[in-house]
Amino acid sequence: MLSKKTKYGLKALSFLALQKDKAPVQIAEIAKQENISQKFLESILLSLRKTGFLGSKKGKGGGYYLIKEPKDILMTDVMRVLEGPIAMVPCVSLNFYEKCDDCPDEHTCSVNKLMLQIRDSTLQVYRNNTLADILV
Amino acid sequence: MLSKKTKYGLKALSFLALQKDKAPVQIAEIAKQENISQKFLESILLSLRKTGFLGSKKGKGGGYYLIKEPKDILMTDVMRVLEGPIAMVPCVSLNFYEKCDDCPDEHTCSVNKLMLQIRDSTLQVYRNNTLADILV
DNA sequence: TATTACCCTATAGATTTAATAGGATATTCA
DNA sequence: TGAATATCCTATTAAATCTATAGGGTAATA
Repeated sequence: MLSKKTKYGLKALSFLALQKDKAPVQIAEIAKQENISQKFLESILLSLRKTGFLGSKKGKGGGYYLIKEPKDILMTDVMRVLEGPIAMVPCVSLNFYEKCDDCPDEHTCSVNKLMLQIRDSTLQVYRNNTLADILV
Repeated sequence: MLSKKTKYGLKALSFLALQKDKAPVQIAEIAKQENISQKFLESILLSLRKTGFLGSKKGKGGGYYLIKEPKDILMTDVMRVLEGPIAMVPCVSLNFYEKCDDCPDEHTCSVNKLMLQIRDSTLQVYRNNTLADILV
């Protein structure tokens, strides 16, 4: 299940990508348009800023804006920041590898064998999509 | 993240598929070999029996056994029973479709657009794998 | 200098997951 | 027949995670 954090984050990024100019958009505006709890969205946008996807401006006329072009924002990167590891089990994770504590040998593990394929096919989709590609 | 329920369920199915004969295997035996909490495994095997994957036998010499051949057990079916919907959002689910309450129109939703691709690529993997395919 | 809007931490509430408890029921075999 | 075995089933608890809210701090603008 996709977390609300990721869902809201993706919607906010898309909303910003669809702005005509690159003027900052206020949190309240995004929250209202996308039906998102404003305070929750605030923390999500904050983390997207800290990870280099968004820029922000304080005071009157302030808000959030995209730092890069939508076509240069990879879903692989966005998903890792919002949702965490792409792999469904740590033992097949590229960026967050960890040995399963209950599994003596992952090379003779059927869960590993299946989830390796899921990881690859999922990665392929994320690598093939930028923010520009998912705009509607 | 894959739930422990699914992980344990897959391991148990694989364990049973690797048995030489089709004699029932006790819960305790599977739990010990696969490092799984016995009581937790008990409830998982129960649900796999109720959904037609396993047969069981009570009393001395009893236990669980596969009803079908491993090559006839599709991962699509197993995953739906153990993990639930394959789609990451209800609005792209084939078997558990539901409209998102915060989304006015899923045809103009970037989350929908991305998750539709993830669903398809995930389904493709599960449809391409039977229990026999993930044995090691 | 008042207003605006983001910044930041902490915490509460809700939900889901994982595990445990305890006894009921059915089967086997001596 | 009866003791031992092993699944069956419901309820409950414990732990973890996710979602949302609260409340004040800080910087920029006009």
